Amino acid sequence: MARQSERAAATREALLSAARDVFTTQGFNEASITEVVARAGASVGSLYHHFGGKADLYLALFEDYQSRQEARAAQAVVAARNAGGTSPSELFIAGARAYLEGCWDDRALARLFLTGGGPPGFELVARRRYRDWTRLNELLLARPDQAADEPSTEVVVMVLTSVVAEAGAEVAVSDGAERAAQVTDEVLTLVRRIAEPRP
Amino acid sequence: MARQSERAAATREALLSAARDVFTTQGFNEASITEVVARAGASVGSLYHHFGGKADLYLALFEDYQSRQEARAAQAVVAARNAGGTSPSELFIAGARAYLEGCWDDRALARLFLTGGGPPGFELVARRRYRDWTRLNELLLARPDQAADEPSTEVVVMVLTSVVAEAGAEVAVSDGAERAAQVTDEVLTLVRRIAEPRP
DNA sequence: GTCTATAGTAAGATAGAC
DNA sequence: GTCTATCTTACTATAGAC
Repeated sequence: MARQSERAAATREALLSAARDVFTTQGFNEASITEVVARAGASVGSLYHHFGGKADLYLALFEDYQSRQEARAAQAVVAARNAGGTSPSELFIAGARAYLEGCWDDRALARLFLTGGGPPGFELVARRRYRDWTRLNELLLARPDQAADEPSTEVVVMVLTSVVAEAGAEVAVSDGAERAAQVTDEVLTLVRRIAEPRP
Repeated sequence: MARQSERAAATREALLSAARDVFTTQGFNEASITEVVARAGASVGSLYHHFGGKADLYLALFEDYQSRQEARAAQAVVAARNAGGTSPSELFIAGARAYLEGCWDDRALARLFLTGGGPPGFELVARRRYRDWTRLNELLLARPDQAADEPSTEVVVMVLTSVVAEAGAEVAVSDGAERAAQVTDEVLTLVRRIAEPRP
């Protein structure tokens, strides 16, 4: 029985991997499941057995990518804290750096999802994730001692989150690792400037 | 003959207007041209006569929106200059404010285009526009007297452009005009903080 | 320029054998 | 679990009358 489930897992993986290739090169709408199963060396029936269909296959890819990024970032924040990091902006930047490195490593998928154009309803899913992320950042960056003439924490967090998100998009389309690293470093410098109120 | 071309222009307008409604509520892929012509009180034949087809209709909408936004922003920059504005960041912010106000006024279309998912190849068109905009901002914000430890102008401009773009998306989904104005004001405060190097 | 009717096509999904 | 063959549907795009 282990044989059978091994085989099934292999098919599943092959389908996911093929889907990654096809979706990232063609985009969701232009891709066809026929091409996916061809590249996976599998069949339409298999695809519908393992995933519900084209849209669910795409979502599975998205979930994988998201958990990878979340894990990376969370781990980096914990590491920074253990290393003695205390200031909110410091921890935020550690997480952001991990995220941006993830964008580079996973650039094909990052480009796919950051580019827009998934199945109907995907926009909502992505939006929800983005909201969660922003909320998390709000907790991380909470500033009780806020001056009256400063912009609201809410908007600061919104801007910071979007800067990092956009930087991720830029990193994901970079020509090479050096350029990606440069963008990462400089963006994080600006992030610090935004996050830390002027003295 | 004026009669005929008037009538034709009216059809064209009706089609564009209907397309705006349908595309903004359903998205490009989900929308069907049948619904567009129905709402326009026109026919498929007419649509194909005036525009090449579904994709070109969408592009026409995009071009309209873009020129409106460009005109607004350019005009605001000129006005600021005439009013005695000199510093680059000041001019940039004037343009950005006009852009953000445009995002609110035209929020349905703004949402459509900022959300992603047009016809095949649209991504490239949008990307090109975005690049042009970034270049324009580079000219506007050129800083010859740049300190060595500052982030490169290129990345500063990239971040500023993306912050304004993202703010546009946020404004376009705002609940009301007050919220939109709040986001605009606070984002521009942060933009100033990013654009003006620390003393 | 505008319309109706129709063609063409592509693709996602299902049924049922193995 | 995996496969092949088929179905069905929905839509864009065209042809040709008015």
